[in-house]
Amino acid sequence: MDERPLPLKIPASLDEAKAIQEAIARAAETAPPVSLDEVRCIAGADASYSPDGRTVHAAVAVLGLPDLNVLERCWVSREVPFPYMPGFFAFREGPAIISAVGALTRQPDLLLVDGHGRAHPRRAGIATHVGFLLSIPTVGVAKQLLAGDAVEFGPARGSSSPIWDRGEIVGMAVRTKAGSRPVYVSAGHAMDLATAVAAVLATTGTSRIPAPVREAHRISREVRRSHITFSVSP
DNA sequence: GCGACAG
DNA sequence: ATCTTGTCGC
Repeated sequence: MDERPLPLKIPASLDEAKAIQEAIARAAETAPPVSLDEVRCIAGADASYSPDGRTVHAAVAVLGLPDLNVLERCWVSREVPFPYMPGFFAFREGPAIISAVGALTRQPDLLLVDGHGRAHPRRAGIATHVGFLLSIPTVGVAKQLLAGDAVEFGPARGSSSPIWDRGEIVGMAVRTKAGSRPVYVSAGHAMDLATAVAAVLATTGTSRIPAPVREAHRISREVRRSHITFSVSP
């Protein structure tokens, strides 16, 4: 039973990085999408950085549906392997997130990643990379657009507007909280846009950010604050 | 060439 | 993302 995730190779050049992304984008769209009624738990992943910018702290929280109770938390810190460059975010914090998810006792049915999935210049954001390498259905949930545009839409929670990029719909701007700025949702790996949006709305209570991502964000900041290097907790 | 640019 | 004070709003 080999459950170890494939490693995400850190590219030596931007051309190599683009080639990796193009291959992952093809694979992610080939994988059959999950159905939400086979999803019992949803995890969220996020990362924070040390003040000197040399260490990344990745965290993951697994929540049960439909009550959003925390089932498991996991985190891992490591040296930052890649500089921040828009479009190549996956190589910066993807490896740490993959390690954190891989160290969970039980793999989640679906993973929400802070960042984009298909709504990316090469249709392969961090959610796509992480999902493909872990073989877990993923959704990208971003606070800002990287590629494409969405027209303005209604202020009610649950309303949405497609993200268009170069003639195709690559994601959805979703109002998760009435009157607040939308979050930008896109399919990662083995995912469908409608399912992605449904998963985000199902895990969003009163906050703009889905509870699993919010909890992962909280953990990663706590880890940075307390200098914990590695741990798992139920 | 110019502007835009997840976290 | 991170460094930072006060401040506006629900």
